[in-house]
Amino acid sequence: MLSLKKYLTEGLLQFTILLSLIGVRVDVDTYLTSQLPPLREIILGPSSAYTQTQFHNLRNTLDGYGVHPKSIDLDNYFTARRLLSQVRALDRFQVPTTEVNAWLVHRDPEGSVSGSQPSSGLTLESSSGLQDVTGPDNGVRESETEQGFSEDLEDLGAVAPPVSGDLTKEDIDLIDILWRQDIDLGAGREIFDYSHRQKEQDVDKDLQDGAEQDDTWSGEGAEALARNLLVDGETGESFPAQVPGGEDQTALSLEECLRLLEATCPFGENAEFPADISSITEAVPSESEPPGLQNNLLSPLLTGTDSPFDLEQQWQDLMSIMEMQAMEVNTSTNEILYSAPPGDPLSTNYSLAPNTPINQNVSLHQASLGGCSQDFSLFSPEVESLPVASSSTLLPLVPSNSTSLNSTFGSTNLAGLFFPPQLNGTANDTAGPELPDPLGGLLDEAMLDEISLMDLAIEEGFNPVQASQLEEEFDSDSGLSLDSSHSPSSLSSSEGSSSSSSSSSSSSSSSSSSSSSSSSSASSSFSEEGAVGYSSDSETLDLEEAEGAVGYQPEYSKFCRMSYQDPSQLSCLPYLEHVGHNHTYNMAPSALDSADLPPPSALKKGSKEKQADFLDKQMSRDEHRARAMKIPFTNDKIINLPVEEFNELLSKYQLSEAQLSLIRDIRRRGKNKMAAQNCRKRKLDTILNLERDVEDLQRDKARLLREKVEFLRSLRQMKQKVQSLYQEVFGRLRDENGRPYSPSQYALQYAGDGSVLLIPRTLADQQARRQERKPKDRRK
DNA sequence: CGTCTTTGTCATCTA
DNA sequence: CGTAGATGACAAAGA
Repeated sequence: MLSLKKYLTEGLLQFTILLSLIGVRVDVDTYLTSQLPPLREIILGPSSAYTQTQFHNLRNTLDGYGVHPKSIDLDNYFTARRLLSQVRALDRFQVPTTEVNAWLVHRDPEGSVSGSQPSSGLTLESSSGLQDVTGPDNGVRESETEQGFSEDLEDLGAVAPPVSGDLTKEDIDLIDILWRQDIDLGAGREIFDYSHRQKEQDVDKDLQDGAEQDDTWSGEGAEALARNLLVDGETGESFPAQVPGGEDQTALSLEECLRLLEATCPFGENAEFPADISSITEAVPSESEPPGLQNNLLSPLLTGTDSPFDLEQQWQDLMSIMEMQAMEVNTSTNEILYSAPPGDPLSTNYSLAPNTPINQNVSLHQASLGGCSQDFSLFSPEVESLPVASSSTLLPLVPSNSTSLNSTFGSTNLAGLFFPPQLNGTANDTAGPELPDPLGGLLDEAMLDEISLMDLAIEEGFNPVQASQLEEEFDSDSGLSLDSSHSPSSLSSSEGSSSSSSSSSSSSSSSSSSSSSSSSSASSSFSEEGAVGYSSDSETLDLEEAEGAVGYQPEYSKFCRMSYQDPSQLSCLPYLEHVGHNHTYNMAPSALDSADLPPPSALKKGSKEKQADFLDKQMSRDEHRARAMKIPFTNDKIINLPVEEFNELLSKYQLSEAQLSLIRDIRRRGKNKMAAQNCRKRKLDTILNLERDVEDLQRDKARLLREKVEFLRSLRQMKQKVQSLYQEVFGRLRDENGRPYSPSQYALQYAGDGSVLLIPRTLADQQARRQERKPKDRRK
């Protein structure tokens, strides 16, 4: 019963932390409005699109922001990060797919329409994402690949921006309709994209004004709003959220959250028991309370801010709310959380089941993070209570467990962890593998690899803290959160974040640039006069091309939706006018007026002259020169005609030498102009492709890292199992006098044919050393 | 007013 | 050799 309570309390503790953090996160809205930089940036990341690098690099940002190496806030910092990661993981935990899909619909238009608009993904909920979020990107990704949620999670943070290039006008209209519907339904536009929306509001103000937003956020009327699901900016997942200022809503959200958790948590088989709320409250402060850690645990963000809102107070409010809700918690949850009792390591503790117990989590830390042990105690409070469990399970035979454990810890010979020092005779952890073990070398190697992996990570911008956090997250969430918690950008350092940030700023092209289909037909209606020879690899670029023969102009994407909706509005856009101008390159002013003026609907009649002047100003220098020299044909012809026709044209007219020279110059310059545009497009394409490749590689790397950790974990478990079996067998062996063999004098050796031999230790040592040398020689 | 971005232009190289 | 295209470098214009 004691252990049960422990399990219950720690499980509840985690869950409560989750809830509190959800509450915190929602209330962050108020922090945002109060413009408190620290919290705002920690939770949402910098709001400016220009600071995206920091946003993607938020781990580093956190490093930079709150932590001084000697700061006493270090504990808070680590705890906060750990808890945030847990919350993220738990989010994923309880996401109902259908709701996700619903939100994906919302997000899809956002991502697509926003196109290349640099969007920092500053949804309110992206706070959970912290370091690896690009909002629209994820939304689009998820909508694109709804078939595999976990895959989506795995891809999270991969900054492959949405494609807008192949959207037809109908698509865009539809998207816009959906978008407006979202707004009507109460989904504020900020939900999808904070910064982008703010910008876009400047462009088309008719869509929505602030009052509408307020209505949106107050959650009036609609039943859908009663649930008030928020969507995670990172994953697009929705979760029940607390509406600021509404305690009823909060309670509802919590209840919802509980239900979701119960519905989705994988460990809900056993009989339920009525959760004693008082035990929760009592357990929270008391359980797993290594000195000095509890406060940090409870209020990870507190010390970092001077916020007028006391998070501690929020926590207490939350607790009181939980008390009011007679919630029921599954016993089995906690049992699983706490794994099997240490008494029987063989039966339960070695299973590779996904619901890995915390005990094992802890021991993996020990195994893999020996080099980072200083981070250790800071990082995972569970570890503090660990020696009890681990000493009983892992080192069942060791009389002096904790000290030897620690020493084992410090050394890189982590294999010692799995082989009780007792078997090493003198308990000397540098004595090498006294125990001949077929897995020993493998394990050592694996551990060495992992250590080197950590080194690698550090080299590449990982700091040990991140690395250990990676490990921790891998461990602590039964693998369910592995995918989503570690986007490539978060995994890999500054390079990753820089690339991802830049990719999102130029997001219109990167995701589709691999497709080699050139959609020149789509753009032909617009650009036929431009006759740009270069057909981009990227369909998205074709969209821009479709706006005119003028080269790549990122700003087009801003108006993309609008211009498609109403082509007449093209006239309002200076560049596009310029584009049109280009198409009738060298016409006489009167001709220009008739040919180039946009549809009358977009113009007031009185402004025609103005327009003419404007167009006149917009004429290129070559056009002016051509007019001055009275060149009898358009610059367009001069430039784009094939050589033969061009020569024919020249021969038709009696042209002076100066005129001819000018014409040739115009042709040369015109061609070069387009060449330059194409060149730049191509360059951009190349960069984007490279960027995407980098992201892919980072994603692969992250996946491989995850797999490696998983493999190491199972390997370690198998080793434990083997070791236990070894001890069991060895312990049952009796010599001819019926006495047990001394482990210091004899050892079991596994023969190649599967048989097990009892041999003297000296012999075993020799063989072990021989085996040890072999791999070393191989390495040399 | 300085800075950054975009675009046009020139020089040069290559096919 | 002339033409066209590609590209680096520079400058002007505009944000």
